[in-house]
Amino acid sequence: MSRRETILEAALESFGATGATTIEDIRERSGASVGSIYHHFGGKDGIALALYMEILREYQAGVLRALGRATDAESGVRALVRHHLRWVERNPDRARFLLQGGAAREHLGEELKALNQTMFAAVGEWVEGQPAIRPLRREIFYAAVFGPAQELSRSWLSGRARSLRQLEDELAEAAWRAVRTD
Amino acid sequence: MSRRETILEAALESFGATGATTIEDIRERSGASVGSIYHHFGGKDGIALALYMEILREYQAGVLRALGRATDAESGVRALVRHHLRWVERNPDRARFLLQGGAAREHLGEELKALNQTMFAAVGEWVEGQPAIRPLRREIFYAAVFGPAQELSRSWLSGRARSLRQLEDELAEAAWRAVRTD
Amino acid sequence: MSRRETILEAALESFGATGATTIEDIRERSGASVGSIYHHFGGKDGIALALYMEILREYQAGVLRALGRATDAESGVRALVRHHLRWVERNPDRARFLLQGGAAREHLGEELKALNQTMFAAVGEWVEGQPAIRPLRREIFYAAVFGPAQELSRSWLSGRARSLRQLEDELAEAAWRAVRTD
Amino acid sequence: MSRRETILEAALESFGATGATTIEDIRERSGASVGSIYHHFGGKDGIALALYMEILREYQAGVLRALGRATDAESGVRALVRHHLRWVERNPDRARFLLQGGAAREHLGEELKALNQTMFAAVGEWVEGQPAIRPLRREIFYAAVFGPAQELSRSWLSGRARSLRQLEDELAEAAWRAVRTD
DNA sequence: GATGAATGAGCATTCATTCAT
DNA sequence: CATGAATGAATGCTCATTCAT
Repeated sequence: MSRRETILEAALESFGATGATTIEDIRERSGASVGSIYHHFGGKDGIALALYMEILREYQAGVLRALGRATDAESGVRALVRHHLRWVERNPDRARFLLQGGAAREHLGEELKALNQTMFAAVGEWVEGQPAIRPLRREIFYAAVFGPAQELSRSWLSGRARSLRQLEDELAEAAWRAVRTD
Repeated sequence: MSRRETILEAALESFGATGATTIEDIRERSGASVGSIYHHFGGKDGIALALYMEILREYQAGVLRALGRATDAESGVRALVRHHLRWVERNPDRARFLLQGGAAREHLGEELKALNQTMFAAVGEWVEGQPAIRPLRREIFYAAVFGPAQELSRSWLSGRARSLRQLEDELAEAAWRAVRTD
Repeated sequence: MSRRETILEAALESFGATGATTIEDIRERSGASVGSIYHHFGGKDGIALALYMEILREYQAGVLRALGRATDAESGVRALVRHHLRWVERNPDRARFLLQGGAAREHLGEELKALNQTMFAAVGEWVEGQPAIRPLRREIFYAAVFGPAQELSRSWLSGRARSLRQLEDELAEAAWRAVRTD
Repeated sequence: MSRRETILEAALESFGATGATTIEDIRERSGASVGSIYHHFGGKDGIALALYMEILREYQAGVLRALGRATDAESGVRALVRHHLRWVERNPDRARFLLQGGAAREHLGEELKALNQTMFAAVGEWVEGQPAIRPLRREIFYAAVFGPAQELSRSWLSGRARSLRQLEDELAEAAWRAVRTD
């Protein structure tokens, strides 16, 4: 693992542990020197941004993969919900970081915006090719499918919900009903 | 307006402006002295907690009121969604504070927990008295109804969505479909 | 002596000792806390500026006093030179600080500019009332009278010249010859 | 231009721009690598010293040349003043560097001291061979002739004086009067 | 209740310098 | 000779909190 990766890994740990983080903490966890951290990321924001990008990219790749495997509208919608919940359950630290993410979201570089738009557009296009899904504004579809999963994830991440696995089907069912035709 | 209220008002402004806040900033906006702020709230957490409590109480009162006016299941669910969106649109600063709220949520005093449980329970009980709503676990119902509204609110608060008013009915419809009996 | 004055005193010592200075050094010499220093001066630049102002004001007051006591052109010019040299010899630390003063001179506030202009103007007016002094552009007069004293002071401050007292008359004589009417 | 020269050129630019400088800045301006800079100059002080030496040598060569061309005392003194002003006007960056030069002047190596003494001595000897110049201590002569030019240069370099060319004759005249016999 | 000077631990960041390749 | 990743001591500054008046 390169220095760069080691530092990012440590940063994730660190952000996950407290929400806030100090360079000192990242330094200690990564074993790198302060100077090295600055050499690679330019500053604290640089680390957060790099981390945000990396995580988001990986998450979105999963979303698109899930969508790609879908054989029909229903399985697609269910897959989106399921993917979200499973990803959160498997990557609680990454999820926490993404959900807070205020700090980074402000200065999100152009790259980040592009990433978001790409996925938003991809999902939108898929939806519009599905007659079994009611014609809805993109924002509404997005909110109706991801909103519940997001809300539940948040709950789970702060320790207030039972295993997400057990709720997966029921939540996917609700999402599907919200958007299906009829 | 009492000193106490003036300070809370200033704190809300301050939190809304930057996400983070300093006592100094609150002092400047409120016109009170540092000492006075500490006299009334004990510290920074005290301010955040008081603010959180006040806002949450007011928000929840609205939720319960909306539910109380509901004549049937459908109007109730739609009212929950509508109330959420309208409250956010009318109180963007308060909404932002509540949504971030990480800082406060950690140390939420007993009072705060009680407040949350009370509402959660009230909504739960109402739901269970409605045969037109499918039997769902409470978490699922909650996520299915509030999740989409929450997601859309978040989007709107960060400037990425058109007026919430225009989306209200469509979103309420989706929520209702998600939870209604076939 | 107020906190503020104590800090300024320490800052002068500190600047004098090394040319550069750290807040830490000022803190140690003054006995004040970092916070207190920032409370009073806002930052490192604030200290330097305040010090610069205070010293310059005192120096200029001396110049004007010297000019005020002059009975004729020659005694006036000689007094300017003498005052400069004596002030430097009596206040080596202050002189050193003023002569370097690059840091401060950049951001010199309006107050500082005003101070400089006031003195420059006062000297200029005095000169123009003296027929025994050749008509010279203000810059030239200023350079011809203060330049030599300044140069010598610089030399002395870096340890390369004998006592300024011994050179006083000879330098004043040269300045007078440079500007007097034939 | 050799690497060495490229670096020195960049260093001059860099010092001129801010007063302070970082190796990083020099690296960026010169296109050389940090390692290369250290290879050639040993460190930051090494760069400053080399630069100082080079500039001073060139400046002093000009002074001696000016003196060498002088046919009598008056033309010599005037030439010194004129040379100073013209050199400053043609080499503002170099002049600025020399005038601040505090950093370097502290650790000035033996070479540098020798350089200064050589010129000081050369000027001194020339002066003592001129009966048209009053017998003055060397420091006095030096201060009387270079001081005004220096003062004016300083003013001009910080943007407060009109073109030096226009003031040249008047200043040379003053210097000559200050030191001539009678 | 109110005021604001004082405190000091904590933090992000800079920068000269080293050294393995 | 050249490169640039790595180091870590040093520094300016922030900010919650205390407390005498």
